[in-house]
Order: sequence, then structure tokens, then C-alpha cells
Amino acid sequence: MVDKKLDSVRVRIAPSPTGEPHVGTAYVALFNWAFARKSGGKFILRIEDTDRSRSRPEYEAEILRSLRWLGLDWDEGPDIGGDCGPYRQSERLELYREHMERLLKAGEAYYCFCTPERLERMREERKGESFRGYDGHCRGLSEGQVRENLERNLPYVVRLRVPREGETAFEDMLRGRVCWRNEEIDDQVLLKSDGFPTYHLASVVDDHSMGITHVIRAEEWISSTPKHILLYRAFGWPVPKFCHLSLLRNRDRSKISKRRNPCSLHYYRKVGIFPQALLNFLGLQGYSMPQEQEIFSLEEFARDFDVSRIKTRSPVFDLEKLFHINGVYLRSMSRERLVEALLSYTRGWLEGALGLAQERMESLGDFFPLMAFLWQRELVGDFGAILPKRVSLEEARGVLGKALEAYGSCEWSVEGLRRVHGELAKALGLKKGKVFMTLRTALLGKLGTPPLEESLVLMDRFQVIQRLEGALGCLEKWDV
RNA sequence: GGCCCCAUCGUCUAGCCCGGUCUAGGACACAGGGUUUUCAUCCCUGUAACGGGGGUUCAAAUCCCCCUGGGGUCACCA
Repeated sequence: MVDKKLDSVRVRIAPSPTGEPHVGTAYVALFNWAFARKSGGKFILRIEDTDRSRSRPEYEAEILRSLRWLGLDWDEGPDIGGDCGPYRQSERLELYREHMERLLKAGEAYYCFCTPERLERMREERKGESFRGYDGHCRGLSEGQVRENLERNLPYVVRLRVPREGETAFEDMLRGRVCWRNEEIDDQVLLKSDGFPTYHLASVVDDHSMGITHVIRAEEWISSTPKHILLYRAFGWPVPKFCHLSLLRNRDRSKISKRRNPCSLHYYRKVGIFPQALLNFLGLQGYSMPQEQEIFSLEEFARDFDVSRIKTRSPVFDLEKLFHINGVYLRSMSRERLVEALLSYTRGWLEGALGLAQERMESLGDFFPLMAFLWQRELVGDFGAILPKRVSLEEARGVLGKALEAYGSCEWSVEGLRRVHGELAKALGLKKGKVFMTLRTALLGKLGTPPLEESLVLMDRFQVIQRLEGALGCLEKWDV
């Protein structure tokens, strides 16, 4: 079954449902998709939900919905099935278990009974040393000791037995040969003590059993690639081709992060970016079209797609350029299509917005001024000039500064925000009223608005963070 | 810190593989000007880059080496 598939290209995107759908996922998906379409191969969607504590089904649904919104269609996936299913790792545990057994039997992997405490101690002790991987404590356990420990029901993990000598290398499609000395490769955990496989085991088993020919993924995976190669070898499987895409960056060139950039795909939908424009923009990051064509459709992108045009330099994510491109799309649309687009955009908001607006409305027209804060790009000219009564400049700075810290990582829900605001008031020793009014004016632009938290969650986290930074910037101009 | 990746305008990039055609081109942003009752659009102009040092060569942004800088990764997360 697998052999037949190896004839043609099969690539995949393998997101894990542990948060809001990420723009990086869209980026990598775009290149995988284009590679598949260009070569007449298949593009597969697989959900990597082996992290039991962080994975949530609603996140999976959001990933699917977002990719569909973008127009990146997949040939096989959890929703549509396919010959190599299931496409959700939590439903393939039996497969991993079998393969785990195989490795154990062959001596390619071993049981490890080290406690988290011991591991922590070990890491502490080796802090200054160059190699900080597992020290191999359980590597030499005899069969008898292992059996005894298992009978005593000691919790265990299974680790890969990485050869101590020689080297492991691969040929990256973009970067050429990349090589490691085996002694510096860690004995990676393959099976966690909760019985779930780690990413490393699951993705290798799945990529092989799904006949994946090219693994196109983000650069951050380069350093775990030797472990994956060792796994393929341990199983006796052919190794797929690897292609590591460079990472999208913040302005300071660190890996893109949600407090510095809009990482959630929800953001783009909420501020009214067209999916085609987003994809167009993403297709310009680390890649260029022939003749430097700047505006192109998904179809054109796929038709001209060429791996050799991918760059290894990591691009800084530039929202401004995205908006420019989106503007070009918007202005080129027919009036009818724009009407349609705006209607469906508005419809997406209505349910949530009306939940807050209806009781405050007397006519339909009241809706727009009431909820205008949802769409205003520039909120207030000068926040310092419209500070709520009895809130000092210093207090406002404190509130906004603390909020900025908290908003970057808190749970983006009414409850989550409520908690943040409560803690914020306590930490600053301010009355709740002051905190709320300061945030209300800074973030919603008016003294009279629907409830703060309910209003904020209608927006994307980053949208709010941007406003916070804007208001804080206004305050800087004022002297204390 | 070890290992690995990367390096052209502020940003996205073309050029680099196959050295001369590069006094380095385009786009965004910025500045100035024009069109427009205003704004936006649109048009024109301008500022602005091959990180440093060694080689190789008649000739290097392009090839080689070193340095520097940036980044990623070192989890029972993916």
C-alpha cells in the first residue's frame, strides 16, 4: 500500500491543536500546499494531539476552519478521511504502541524509570557542561531489572537508544548537508509515562505510514531532525526529503510571538483581511515570484511554485505591507463582490456584537456608533487628554503597563480577562472603577460602552494589545 | 554555554548557483511634488543596502576561509 504512494509527492501539514490557529501554520501550509499542487501530489492534514494536557478539540475545529477560510484545501484529513487514516494522532495510539514494541525488541529503544526529580537534579548538575542531554542512567538496565520495575508498576518512559559513535546527517532541500556527531544527540523520549507517544515517535511513524515523501516544516525542527532520521533507520524505513522553511520573525528578529505580532489567524479575519491577500503576503515571505510579481492568486502561486526560489533568510513580519496588499485587493474588487464581502464580514460579527448592543439600541442605526470600537483602527487622538476623571497620569500608566504584560499571555475569554483585571487592581492598589474606566477609554475609546471584558473578547488579542501600546504611547508625551 | 541555521536599503526582496552587463533593480514605509472641493486613490521625484577582514581572480554582492552579528534548539511541548 505504501509503495504505491511513494511514486508521487505526498506532503502534510501537522498542526497541534494547543492554541488559536497560528499564522505560521498558514505559512507552512501554503508552501506544502503549493508544492503538492505543482507536482500533482497530495496535501494531507494531520492533527498532532499527543499533548494530552494542552490539546483541545475546539482548537482543532478552529484550525480546520481557518485553513478552509484561507482556501488551502487538503486531500486527506480528519474531516474527510483518506486511505491512511485516522488523521488524528490520538486515534492512532495502537499503531505507535506496536512500533514501540518493535523498537524495544530490537534494542533500538529502552525503558527509563528516572523520576522527574532525578532528571531535574541531573540537569542542574550538568548546567555548565556542553552536552545537557539525558545521561543514560537507564540505558544499561538488565532485562531482569526492567521486568522487576515494570512489575512494581514504576512509571516509565521509553527512550531512543542513540548510537554513541558516528554521525547523522541529512541533505536539506534548501540548506544542503547538515550533520551532527551522534554523541551530541539526546536519547529522546519516545513514549511518555502517560502512554502517549511524543511528537518525535508519532510523526515519524505517521509520516512513514502515510507515505509522506517530503517533510516541509519550520526551521525550528532542524535540530530534532537527526533524531527523526535515527528513528527511520531504527525501523529500517526510507528517509523522506526534508525542507526547513525559515521562521517568521518579530521586528527584533526573534521568533514571531503573539504579544509582538498578530499570530492568531482570528486576527486577520476580525480586522477584515482577505484570505487571498494574507496568502499573497505570506507567499512573499522568504519567497519571490518570477519577475518579482507582487500580486498573485493562489493558483498562480501554485502554478509557478519552485522550491529553488525559497530563501533561507528569515523574514521580519511586516503588518503594514500586508495591509497595503489587502488594500490593493480591496480596491480592485467589483462593487458587487465588495458588497458581498462586507456583508459576510459584518455578519460574522453580528451575533456577538448584538449580544452586547441590542439592549442599548433604539434604532438599527444606533448599532454602528455603539459598536464602532470594534473596527476603529485609530481609536483616540490623544489618550492623555481624555483621561477619565480622578485617574492620574501615573495611575493610567500603571494600569496600561500592567495590562500590556498580562494581555500577552492570559486566557482570552471573559473570565480570563476578569481575573486579570481583578489582579491588576489589587496589585496596583487601585479601586476597580479606576482600572476599568482607564481601560475602557484607552481600549474602547469612550466612557460609555458595553461591559469591558465582553467587548474585548469580541476583538482579537493583538488588536487590543495594539491599542494598549497606542494609548501608552500617547501618555509618554505628557509629563507626570 | 554545546550543537545547528542564517547574513543585500528601516522592512519584504531581485541579483548570487553559471564572477564582468550592478555607478546594485523593484515593492512597503518615509520625505517632497502633481491630480483631487477635503481625504483616500493615482502619478512623479528623492533618501536609503552588498556586516567586517582576509584570500582566489585581470575582475567578487556573486567563489573560499576567518571574525562579528542575529536566530533556532538543547522538555515525559509540539
